[in-house]
Amino acid sequence: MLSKACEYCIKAVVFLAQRSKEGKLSIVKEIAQAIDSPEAFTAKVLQQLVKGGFISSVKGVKGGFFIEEKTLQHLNLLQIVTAIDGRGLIDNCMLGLNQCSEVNPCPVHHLYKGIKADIVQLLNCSLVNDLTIEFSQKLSVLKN
Amino acid sequence: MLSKACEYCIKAVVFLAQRSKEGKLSIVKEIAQAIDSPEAFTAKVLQQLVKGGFISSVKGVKGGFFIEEKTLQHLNLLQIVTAIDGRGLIDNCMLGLNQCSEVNPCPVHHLYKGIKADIVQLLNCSLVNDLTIEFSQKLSVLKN
DNA sequence: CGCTTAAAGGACATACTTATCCTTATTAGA
DNA sequence: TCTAATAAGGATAAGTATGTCCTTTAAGCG
Ligand code: FES
Ligand code: FES
Repeated sequence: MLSKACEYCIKAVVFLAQRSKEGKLSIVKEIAQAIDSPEAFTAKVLQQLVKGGFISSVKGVKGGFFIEEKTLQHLNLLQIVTAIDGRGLIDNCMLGLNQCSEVNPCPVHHLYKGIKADIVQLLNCSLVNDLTIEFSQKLSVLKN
Repeated sequence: MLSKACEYCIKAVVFLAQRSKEGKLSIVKEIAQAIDSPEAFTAKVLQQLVKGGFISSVKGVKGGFFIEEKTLQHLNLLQIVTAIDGRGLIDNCMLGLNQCSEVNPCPVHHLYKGIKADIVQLLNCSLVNDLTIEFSQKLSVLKN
């Protein structure tokens, strides 16, 4: 469904959002511990998020990653997923046809299209800010 | 979502079911052409299906693959997917937590669990026999 | 300025998936 | 019995995702 890189990104962003609301920067080490991910690989995917403009970073002593308040307001999971994994989840046929289409559907197209729409809606309606609130209240976890 | 191996399996099975209902065996070459897949790799995944008891094969001249009428009656996509890709799609957390659970949910668990249930239902309720009927009527395609 | 910290970036390593090739076993039919 | 056809199986290759390591760049601080 999602790549490891994408999973780490989503979890990192939820964690970062919480920390940013507390006015704190977080270094890779803290993030990797918080989401139970390999540190070096996490650093890589965080770079991608910075390039995509989803998170911000500060180099050097007292540096780290954070999310701008303004960005956080409208940041949702669909943005992150498409930035990291591309549009495959949204566009691809479940059985790998070159084109997912209504006119030349694969055998599961009509059953799958509703599910695909639900997935896109889940991602699109999941505001990172909302997920962070739940996480802050310990109603969800980022590792186990 | 599904591995290439699994995609080929599903398409191969739908094609084979149709041919079997016509009383014909199909050789790998025919199957690979019908579903637009690499021949040698297709041969491999067909072996897995044979081992799993989902399809049958006959070696030698006039040999090939087919599906027993009896098997076809109750064969559904969930059986194929779990045999080839394992239970990941059914069991895994969307964000890769070790355990997808109600008591320690990840931030998207409550949104995702309904979708996961829909996916499992889609697979479980998709009888290969029914998919084949649609395919026979040219209401769906296996390649494009 | 020089030292330390931390992100950025590049190169490399590992694992898994996908794909190909060649050999072996089995069967039908001449 | 011999040959051709075909699945089965093993070895290998190619490609992609995942993960690690080391160097470079930037920033704070004494
Ligand atoms: S054509 Fe296969 S899912 Fe749409
Ligand atoms: S805990 Fe993540 S999907 Fe259930």
